[in-house]
Amino acid sequence: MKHKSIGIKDIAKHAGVSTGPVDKVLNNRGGVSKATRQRILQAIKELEYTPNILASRLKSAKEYTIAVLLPEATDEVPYWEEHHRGLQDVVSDIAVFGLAIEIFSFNQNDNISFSKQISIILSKSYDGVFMVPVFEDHTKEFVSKLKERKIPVIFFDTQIPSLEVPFIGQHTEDSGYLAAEILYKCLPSLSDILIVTLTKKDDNHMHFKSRENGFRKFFKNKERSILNYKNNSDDEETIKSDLKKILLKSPEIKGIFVTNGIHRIASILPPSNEYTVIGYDLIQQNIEHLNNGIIDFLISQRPYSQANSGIRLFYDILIKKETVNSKIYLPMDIVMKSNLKYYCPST
Amino acid sequence: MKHKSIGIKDIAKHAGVSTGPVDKVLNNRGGVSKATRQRILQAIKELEYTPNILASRLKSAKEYTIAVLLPEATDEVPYWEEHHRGLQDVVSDIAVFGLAIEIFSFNQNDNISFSKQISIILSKSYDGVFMVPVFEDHTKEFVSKLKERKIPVIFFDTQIPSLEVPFIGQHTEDSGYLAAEILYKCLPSLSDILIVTLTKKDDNHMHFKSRENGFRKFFKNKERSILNYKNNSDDEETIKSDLKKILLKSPEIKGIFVTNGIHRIASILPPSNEYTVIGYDLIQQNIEHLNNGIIDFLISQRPYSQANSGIRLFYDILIKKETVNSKIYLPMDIVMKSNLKYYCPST
DNA sequence: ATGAAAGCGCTAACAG
DNA sequence: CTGTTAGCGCTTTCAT
Repeated sequence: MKHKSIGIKDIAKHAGVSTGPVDKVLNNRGGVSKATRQRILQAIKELEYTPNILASRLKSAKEYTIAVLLPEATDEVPYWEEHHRGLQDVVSDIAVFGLAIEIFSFNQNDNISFSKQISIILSKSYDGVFMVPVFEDHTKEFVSKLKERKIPVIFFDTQIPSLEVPFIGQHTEDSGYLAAEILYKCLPSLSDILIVTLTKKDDNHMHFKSRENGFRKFFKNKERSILNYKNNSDDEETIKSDLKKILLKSPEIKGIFVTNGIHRIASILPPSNEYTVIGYDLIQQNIEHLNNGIIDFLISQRPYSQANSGIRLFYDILIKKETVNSKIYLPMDIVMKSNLKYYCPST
Repeated sequence: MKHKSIGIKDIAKHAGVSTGPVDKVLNNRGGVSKATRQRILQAIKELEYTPNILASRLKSAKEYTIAVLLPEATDEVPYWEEHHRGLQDVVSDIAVFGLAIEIFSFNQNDNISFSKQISIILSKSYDGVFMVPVFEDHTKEFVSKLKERKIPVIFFDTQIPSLEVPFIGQHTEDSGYLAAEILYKCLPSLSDILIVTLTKKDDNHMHFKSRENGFRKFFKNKERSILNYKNNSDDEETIKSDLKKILLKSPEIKGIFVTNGIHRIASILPPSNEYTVIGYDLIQQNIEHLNNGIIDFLISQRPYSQANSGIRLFYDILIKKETVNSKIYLPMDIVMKSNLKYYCPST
């Protein structure tokens, strides 16, 4: 029954050496003469050797630790909670392979806290960095330092287009385009649409702008009047009264696309069919409004998968020694009241 | 650096025995006296022992093979192709743990071919069976034989409610309910809806009936007139002319819900906004009609995940010795033209 | 630069 | 019923 696979010993014999040099060649540890190196590589080719990860991990005491840098999950921004769940789950799966993570969180409205964590990470020498590049300038400097040290980096959730760094997350613009298609299918042909963007001080405005761009792209050749409301203050009362005024003044508005912070306005909308409301993210406050009928659609960014699959990429890079340099765009899930529970293992 | 974890030896020492009996206890092999067994279990508890899968797999030459029984993917029913991809991918990931699969396909319109494959599987003694229980009677007999032999079975895609067998797939009725919610949000309030079901000889009618039930459930307290068209013949011409007549006669119909075989009627519908059309499955023919605007929504059953995650369950059962007996309902993805490409790695 | 040899934690065969 | 022991394929150390 045993699937007698060829191993390091067979390579050694075939190349006329012992297992010592073979191991060195396999792991690029140097200290092997050009000639034997060649013979060994030759043997590996000929015998179609594939390493046995199990055995290799069993002996080696090597532990890889990757630093995970992401915004903290707060009551106000619980979005990042699911990422934590994804990280937790994957860790218990791959700990046996010698992969561990260390989490560094920062306040996403405070670039100082971001750069502080970066310094700590740099001071300790990790085997990989998995991060949300919230602040562009700090990130650029950080990434260039990591490149020097040949430490692999992967971005998640947010990307910085000018940097060639592997990424896992959602295609932001396409998600706006999708939101538009949904509204287009739901709205009567003569209705207007309102785009709402509520940001806070240091929020990643690019992100929300991309969503809006994608949304407008869809409607480019379709005749719709699209209104816009933006507010980057904390003043909930003003926001609510502004919106009420807008909706009152423009009764033609039937669709509302909220690029960010939809839970902050949901409470002022009527739980009826009067408006079709679409926004982002399966966070608790939004889920409630989906259930009570105020929000009609939520687009999910699969935070769990971002974290989970992202760490698995490091497994590929560090343990399986594969190369990863592509961008991975996760599906854009459309969540409604009826399919919510299948996307929401926590609730 | 080494994470000195406690191992079988520590247990042995702590219990005052050697590793032999410990191994036996851990793997329920019997041949250990009650007393030592107790002491060993005690030690395992106290030291919080967790087995090292790597080491255990390394030594044991044992290979687990699980039989996968599913309908063949044909040009006519390419639905099962994605399952094959999911199976392929998972196999290469877990082969190193000594898990292999063997695929048995059958013609889903021919119960003889089904029972033939069953006999072959029974004649060879596999370590697990992962199957689509298309034919209920044969399946029941099969499952009871497997239970006798203590071979774990998992159903996928389709379930048989009367059998207590773990299942991975979509919640059929809820998916119909979801389709209804989508149409409800897209249609003007005074429009009618047509439900179409096209089946072939041996098709699993329960499946489509459940979808319809879920759909009707949603509309139970809402005033809508819902028409129905069923045809279980091969006669495409009749189907098309029937449908044309229905649509002509009932201009109030604005929404069409197709519980099965949507590609067979898509070609007679106008690629316009006149109808909102929703159906199932990301198969090639449907994708084309999604792209050209005839189909508006497809609900995906995640065939890839069904296969992939399903086999991983066997990894949990056979290698990690966990118990699995729940039903796993995968998310019901709503696919439109704009998010299609993120659900469709093949295209 | 290379070879020999000692384990990593566990399984399984065998002796007691 | 229990203890001993030889590996699984690879890494790592220590001689050579």
